[in-house]
Amino acid sequence: MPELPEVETIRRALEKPLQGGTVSKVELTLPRLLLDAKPLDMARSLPGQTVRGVIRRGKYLILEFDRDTVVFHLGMTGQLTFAPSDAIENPEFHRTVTGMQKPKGAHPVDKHTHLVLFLTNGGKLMFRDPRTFGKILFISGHKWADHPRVGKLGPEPLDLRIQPFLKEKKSDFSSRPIKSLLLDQSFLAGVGNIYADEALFASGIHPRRLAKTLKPEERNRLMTHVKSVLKKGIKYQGTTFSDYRKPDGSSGDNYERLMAYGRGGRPCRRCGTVMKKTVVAQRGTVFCPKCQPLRSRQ
DNA sequence: AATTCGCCCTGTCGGC
DNA sequence: TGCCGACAGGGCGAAT
Repeated sequence: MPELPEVETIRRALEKPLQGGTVSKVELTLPRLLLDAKPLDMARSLPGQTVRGVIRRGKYLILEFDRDTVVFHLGMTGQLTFAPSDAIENPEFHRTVTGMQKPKGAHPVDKHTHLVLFLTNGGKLMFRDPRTFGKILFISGHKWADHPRVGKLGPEPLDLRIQPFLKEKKSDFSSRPIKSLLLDQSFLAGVGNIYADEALFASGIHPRRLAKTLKPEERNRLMTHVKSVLKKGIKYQGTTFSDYRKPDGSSGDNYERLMAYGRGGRPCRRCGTVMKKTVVAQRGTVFCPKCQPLRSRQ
């Protein structure tokens, strides 16, 4: 699922092709994905407006136009792809699997393609989402930070100064499992199921540990590793195991580098113990019972 | 007030 | 081979 590293990878890839591009036409074929605006408002307002900023906040991708803003949340299976004007349609575009080469051409507009922004230079930005958990916000003006969905997000993990953060959020370390806290977007913006498991593994902390029982040193270690696993995800351009794609259709390279997520039943890459899969906070959760004991050993 | 649960949705996979 | 249930899960609103 697209988390901070995936959305940041998409943002970086879209910045060059979209910046300065002007919308000529809007096609929204699944209107229920659009929140807080009428499809006609967006379709009428956007044409003629030029992209002025491509921004990420948590898992949200934000396009600032001259007068309005379009915000995407990719949900579980959302894809944002860009087809330049000279792209030739490739029917195999979506059949690529992890590890395969970048698909050539552009993806066809299929039944899962819900929004196409046509640009005057012939380029196309397409939003595709098989499971339709994604969301599109159309906001008049640039005050997207005030939107209720964006406004309640916690801080950006990569901008964090950890000590002040831990002091400010001390009361958030309550009786809930630490994994549940990491997934809470109002605590910290952008961590999802993959990187929560990765950060907990890197920290040697059991996902079911109650947040308030973490010692100061463990809290510090965990936040440090949250940042490092996110940076690693960005470095390798995101984790593809099913739907996530970069805007050119190619896969991210981080999946094979994961230490925990997707490794249930397989040997721990650190100690060889069989990794356990369980459910925490209603999410599939993988951890190493030896490297991440529920109670400290001494 | 804090926390958990149920729901939305559809492609894929394992079992029979 | 084909059918079917289970599963994947982000985030919101309802229930506890």
